[in-house]
Amino acid sequence: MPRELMQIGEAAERVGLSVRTLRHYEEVGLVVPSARSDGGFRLYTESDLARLALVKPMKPLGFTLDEMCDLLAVLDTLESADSDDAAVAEAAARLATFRRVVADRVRGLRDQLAAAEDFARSLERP
Amino acid sequence: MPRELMQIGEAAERVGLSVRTLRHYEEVGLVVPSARSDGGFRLYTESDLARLALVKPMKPLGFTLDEMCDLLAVLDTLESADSDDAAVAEAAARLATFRRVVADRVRGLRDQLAAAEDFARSLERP
DNA sequence: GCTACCATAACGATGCGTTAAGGTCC
DNA sequence: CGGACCTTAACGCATCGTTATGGTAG
Repeated sequence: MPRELMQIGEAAERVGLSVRTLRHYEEVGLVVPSARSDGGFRLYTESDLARLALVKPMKPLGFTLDEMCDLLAVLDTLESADSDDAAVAEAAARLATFRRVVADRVRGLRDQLAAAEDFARSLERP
Repeated sequence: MPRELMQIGEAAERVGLSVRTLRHYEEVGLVVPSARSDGGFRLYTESDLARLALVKPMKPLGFTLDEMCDLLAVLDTLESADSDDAAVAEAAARLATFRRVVADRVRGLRDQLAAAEDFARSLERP
């Protein structure tokens, strides 16, 4: 097995997601491992790990797995050389929308953190 | 209707939770409105609102509704004058555990925020 | 053949959103 | 009596956790 190929357990540990989560991500088509062993074991590449790491921070921001799929597709379209101009234009527009939504959610997360810190303090002096 | 009693819509708006959420919280016994109108409308008091506001920041910290129930029970035991010593001691111990868990989760939330901010920045220059 | 790891399949839990069909308030 | 607000009941759903049962890797 080439060094850049790893089984699901190592992949899960490296990205900080559960094995079950990786399997679920494959089920829904979010990140499908690039290969399988002869015996049927999932084999992840570094590139697969990068995709997993990319979408990982989206969960705390409240994005659905479908939206993560969408973002990966948009980025793929923008990075691929053989995308026609119309597709690129639409992808760019969708990315811009994503950026706005992300900025909003990050603000929301900041508010949640502030509220959580207040809550923690309030537990110190009941 | 006394001014301190409000229907579910106003209560939901004031605490920043959905009407459905308040109904669900009653179903599971987390926060049960103190009264009902003759026609069956839920009537929330300021004290009910305080309980809702108290547990609200626990959701972003990943606590379950059951755990929120537990915390409210613990705080009630500590504040009630007619709790026997054994109950108070146990409640104090459970509160201490809660504090540790909360502190851990707050750290986790900070990490998530940092990751989310990195993610937002990475979206600016693909 | 031992052991750790992996496979699929399927049921369960959590926390509400979302109708649907109909009373209540003023 | 109209319109906003409320009721219960029930189904739906996203995201995995959790067995159960058995194959694979080395």
